[in-house]
Amino acid sequence: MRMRVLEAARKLNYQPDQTAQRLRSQTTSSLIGLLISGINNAHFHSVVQGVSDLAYNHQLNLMLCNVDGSLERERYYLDLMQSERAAGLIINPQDYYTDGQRLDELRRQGIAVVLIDTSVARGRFDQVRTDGRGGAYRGVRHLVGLGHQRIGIVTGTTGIMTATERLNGYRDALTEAGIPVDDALICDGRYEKDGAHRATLQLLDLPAPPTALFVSNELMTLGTLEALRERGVRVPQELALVGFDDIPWSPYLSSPLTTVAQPTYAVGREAVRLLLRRLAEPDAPPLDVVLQNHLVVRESCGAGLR
Amino acid sequence: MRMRVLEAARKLNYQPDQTAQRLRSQTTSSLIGLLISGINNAHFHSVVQGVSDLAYNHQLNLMLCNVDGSLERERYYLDLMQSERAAGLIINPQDYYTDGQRLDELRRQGIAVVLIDTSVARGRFDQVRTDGRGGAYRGVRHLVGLGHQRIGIVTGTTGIMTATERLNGYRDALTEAGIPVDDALICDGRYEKDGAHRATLQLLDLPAPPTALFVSNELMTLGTLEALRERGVRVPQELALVGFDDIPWSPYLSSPLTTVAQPTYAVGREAVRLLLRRLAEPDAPPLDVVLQNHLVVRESCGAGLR
DNA sequence: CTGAAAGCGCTTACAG
DNA sequence: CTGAAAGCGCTTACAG
Repeated sequence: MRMRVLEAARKLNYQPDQTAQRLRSQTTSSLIGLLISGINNAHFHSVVQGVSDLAYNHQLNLMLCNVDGSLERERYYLDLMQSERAAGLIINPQDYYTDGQRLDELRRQGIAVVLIDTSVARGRFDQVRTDGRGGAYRGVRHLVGLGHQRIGIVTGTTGIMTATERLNGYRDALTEAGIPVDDALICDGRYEKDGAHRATLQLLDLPAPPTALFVSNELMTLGTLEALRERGVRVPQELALVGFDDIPWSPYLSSPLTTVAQPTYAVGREAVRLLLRRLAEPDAPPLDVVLQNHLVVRESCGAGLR
Repeated sequence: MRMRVLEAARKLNYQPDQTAQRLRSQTTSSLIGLLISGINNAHFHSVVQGVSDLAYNHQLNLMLCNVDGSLERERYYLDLMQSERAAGLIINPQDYYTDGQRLDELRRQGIAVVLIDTSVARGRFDQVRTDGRGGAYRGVRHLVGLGHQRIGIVTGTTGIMTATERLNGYRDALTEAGIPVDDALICDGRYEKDGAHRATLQLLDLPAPPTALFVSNELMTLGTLEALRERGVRVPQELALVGFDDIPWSPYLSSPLTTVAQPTYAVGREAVRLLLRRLAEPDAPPLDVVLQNHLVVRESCGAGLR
């Protein structure tokens, strides 16, 4: 009899109703949310892949929430996680714009929260991030080692943790080398292509323009390249360039990009791992996982020139 | 009284339970699934963005399913859509591997189905695709116009519709120009980076290697560039190159890429639009939306050389 | 160990 | 128009 029921279920392609499961059960939910600040940012493509792969392995289903830099949209998706009775969520918050209290509320409702690359609610939640200061430090130190004294930086949005960290790495590398930090060489590109385009032009127009440039993320590197092309500035002959974030195309650029590579896929996997641990042990102390970045030296920094 | 209840709901941050809503209601579900064959393929990044933006505007929530080329994983996610009581799903199927009957079953359960770039179940469902034949035709015709007689092609997986269409465009352009189609110049790169790497080496090793190359997608172009670099083949001086799919980095490659640009963001938006229409009119005849591709001429084709 | 009952939070159809 | 009741498909606690 049991056999015949199971056989019939198979035949009719019976699928247990997950909405009913989640509604009834307090504990079992196989839904997790992934809130990323913008899918147009190549940085997240590989993060999403890491999350998606490990989630699939653990039968967790993924709701992708493309926050797209909008606080309103972030709020909407946080509400959604609640009303969908998600088991947990992985979020790269809109940093200082984000209300940490809302995350607390969600946790009180039994939703596991894992943070990616943020200073929001730091220490109160599990989180994974990469060592932005160290990465930027190594990138800029490399430029210093090549003899550059006037090194500019196109930074990310002022006040956002990753931007601050990378800026600190830049400062530390200069200070260590005894090079004074010149505020005129620090330009905010707002983590956007257009912002970096403007910032780069501004740096080039300085009375004493930089001989080298550090750009704090991938999207901005695109804007910088555009500005350099418009002005006919050759890389690395006239300007040495180091970026942040590596993508598959980096080696094939007109000047193959020297850049600080983040372990993005690992960030995604680690976030899911933290989530799984939190689901298993809801009361464990929050974990802070820091992954290392490494410098990939190609040609845009001018390393091969001397 | 009514006011006071609403006030309390706001205060407690009440969110209607969507699992209960979907469970109870036969019609109202705001969940849609997006099954893409691989998030590592840059082609889909902008498709996902188009879907995500329009879905958000219409209060549809997105479950991202990264099928990753695995039929097993595709089945898993189709089952999931059923058990989540999704309103609909947008799928780029694993083409001839996919079981069209499963899609029929899901439709019978009241799930709206929209296809992207496939020949599976063609004509029986709403679908959106781009004119791959026309795109490849224009790309190859451009190479012919520049004087090339031996033009190779790194094709996508044999049997998959998009690959076949693009190959047909290649054939048509040659035939039109009175150039015989030489099967030795047609190499299957399986829509993968490594496959394209192999295919490109094979073409270069031909007794009479091609003077120009057409590559049928973005991922494969990466493999081709790698192979060309290994062999020290200069683009466009020694080999003219035309790709398929445009990405933000294309202009900044060592030889800025001439490529067939697909309206990927529009594909995503159009898919959601079809889904919305289907939800509103379940019995309307299936729509087949074909979007045009256009050739972006940069330098890798050698257009500026003569 | 097995089986019937209660109930998760909604929507919908129906009685007043 | 308003309000109470039934029920979506499960899980869980409890009686037999």
